[in-house]
Amino acid sequence: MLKMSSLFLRTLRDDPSDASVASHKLLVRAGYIRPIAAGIFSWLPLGVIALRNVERVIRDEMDKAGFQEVHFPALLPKDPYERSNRWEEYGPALFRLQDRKGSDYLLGPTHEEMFTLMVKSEYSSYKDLPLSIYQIQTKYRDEARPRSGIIRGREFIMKDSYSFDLDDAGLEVSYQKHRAAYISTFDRLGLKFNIVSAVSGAMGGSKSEEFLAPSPTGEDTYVLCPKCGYAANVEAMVSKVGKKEIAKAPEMELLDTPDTPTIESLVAVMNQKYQANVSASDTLKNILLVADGAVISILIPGDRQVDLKRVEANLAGVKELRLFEDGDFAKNPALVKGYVGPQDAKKLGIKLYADPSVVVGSHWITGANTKNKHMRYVTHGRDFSVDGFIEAVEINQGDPCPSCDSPIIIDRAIEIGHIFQLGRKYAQALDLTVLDSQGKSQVVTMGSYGIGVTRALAAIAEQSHDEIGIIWPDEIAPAKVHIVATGREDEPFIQAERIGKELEAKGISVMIDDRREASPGVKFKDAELIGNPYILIFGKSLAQGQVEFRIRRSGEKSEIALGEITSYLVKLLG
RNA sequence: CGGGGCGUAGCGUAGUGGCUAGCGCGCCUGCUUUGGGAGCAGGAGACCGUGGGUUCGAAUCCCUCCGCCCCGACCA
Repeated sequence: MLKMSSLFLRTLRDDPSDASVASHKLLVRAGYIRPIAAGIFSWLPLGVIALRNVERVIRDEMDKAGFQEVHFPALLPKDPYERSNRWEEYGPALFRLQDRKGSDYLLGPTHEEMFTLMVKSEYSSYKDLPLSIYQIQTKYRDEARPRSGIIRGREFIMKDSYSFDLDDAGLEVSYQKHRAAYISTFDRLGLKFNIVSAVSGAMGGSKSEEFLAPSPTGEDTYVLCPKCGYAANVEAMVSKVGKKEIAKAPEMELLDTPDTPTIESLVAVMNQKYQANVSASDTLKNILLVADGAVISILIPGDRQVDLKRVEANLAGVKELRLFEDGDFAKNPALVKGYVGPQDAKKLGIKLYADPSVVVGSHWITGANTKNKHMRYVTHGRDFSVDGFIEAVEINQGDPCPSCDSPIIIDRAIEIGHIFQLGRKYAQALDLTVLDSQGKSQVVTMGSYGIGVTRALAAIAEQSHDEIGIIWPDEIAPAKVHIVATGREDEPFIQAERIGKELEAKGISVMIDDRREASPGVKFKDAELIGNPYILIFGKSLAQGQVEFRIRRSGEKSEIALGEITSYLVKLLG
């Protein structure tokens, strides 16, 4: 029983000045965590209890799924990361250090290498597979910008699992098992979430999905189709490539369009000077980029914005991507800023990509590659052709769903889990092979599955709080029942403690506010701030043998006879 | 790493060149109070982020560094 008279806890009346998101403010105010440095926190008793509760739920579901827990050090030697090339690849986000002999070490940002090596050293037969193992471990990443309290820290706790299979079919099975385990885990954690397609990214591998907890403070943007259920991270959303008949468009026509370097000014001149009755969506934007030193042009409709994150995510193999700058125009005099068009791209040796909305057969008003000139009826497939389609436009609310064409919605979310089919990258790099039934050596295929443990705790607080405090789900709360004893008499305190003991004997965790000196108001405020789901108040009505029962989430209040409390709660919470 | 903001007691803050750095919360002592962050009285607690400079005089003005927060870039 947690007794507030002696609990190592001090709640704060004011929000900490350096916190801006709800979970950060409330976890600090309610005495769960304290800041130590940017993205680094200490955990007070209440925080430790809540965190252990999250871990308990995760462990429980992992074990139920047949995955086995292992544990690695956070302090790791350089060698395995050198072999996978990540000592270099991970860049400045890796915490590196040296021991007294000058040997290089790192604080693990993630443990693919270690898991791979562990399996390699124990197993060598296909008969040992499939295998899924996991750990709950502190990770270290020197984030360029830690933010939002515990949501993006430089030290954080992660549950990471890895699956090992002989072939792709096996990997798919392991992947689905993890997917199912994650669904039940997040359900128990009381989180609302969507499973969305994600970009596999630099990790390679084919299939990847993210578990996103919708929240305005989230860093991820995703699209959701309310009609068919399609869901994807915006970076991973793939729109349809349409096709039109190359039909009525007249031959290209050169137009004199003085002083029209922007879409807006172009549309105005077209409508005034040429009575064209066009809008921005009839014009074509040519986004010039430098990809690893080469000039590329990306075509999008004039009424849309480019989303460089999506472009980058979809340009395979490009390491460095940046926008064209004035210096680049100076070096490429054939490209006239504000008057670029795709029809001369071949001649200029520029790679051309189009957003799928620039369909083959469509015609456009676009630059004539001459200052103060534009062209119209420039037709895709006739007057220019592209080297490929690439997702480039910024996705807007109401855009058509790639699978059913109804309007999509856009939302923000916190990434609480990520599952993906890694494939053979690490197994190859670290030579993890097993003998198959023919006695032939086979490279093992792997899956990788992560849950941000500390982040999940923050996401719960983000999704489940009100103006006065946190509202924990039953399994995560420091205690299920928060007992408040009030008044100057001894009786409420005696009865409160007696009932507390009874509840604990029935397996219901209890926190009791047995502070004699604190006023009732303070106790109520603290109870609401701390956020245990059920509150019992021993006070005024005790003279009539009644105790007040409150549900934190709904605010519902009722009176229960002293003698019936325990059985009532056992029934409610059992 | 680019842009912006901020560092004054455990927390929240006032103080923009001039007396002993002020207030609220919290903390300690005493009395009163106990169903919505109680009242009165007394008290402890601050190298005003750091180092330098300007000045008769600096929390206040200038420079350096450090730290924290926000936006962006980045983020297996």
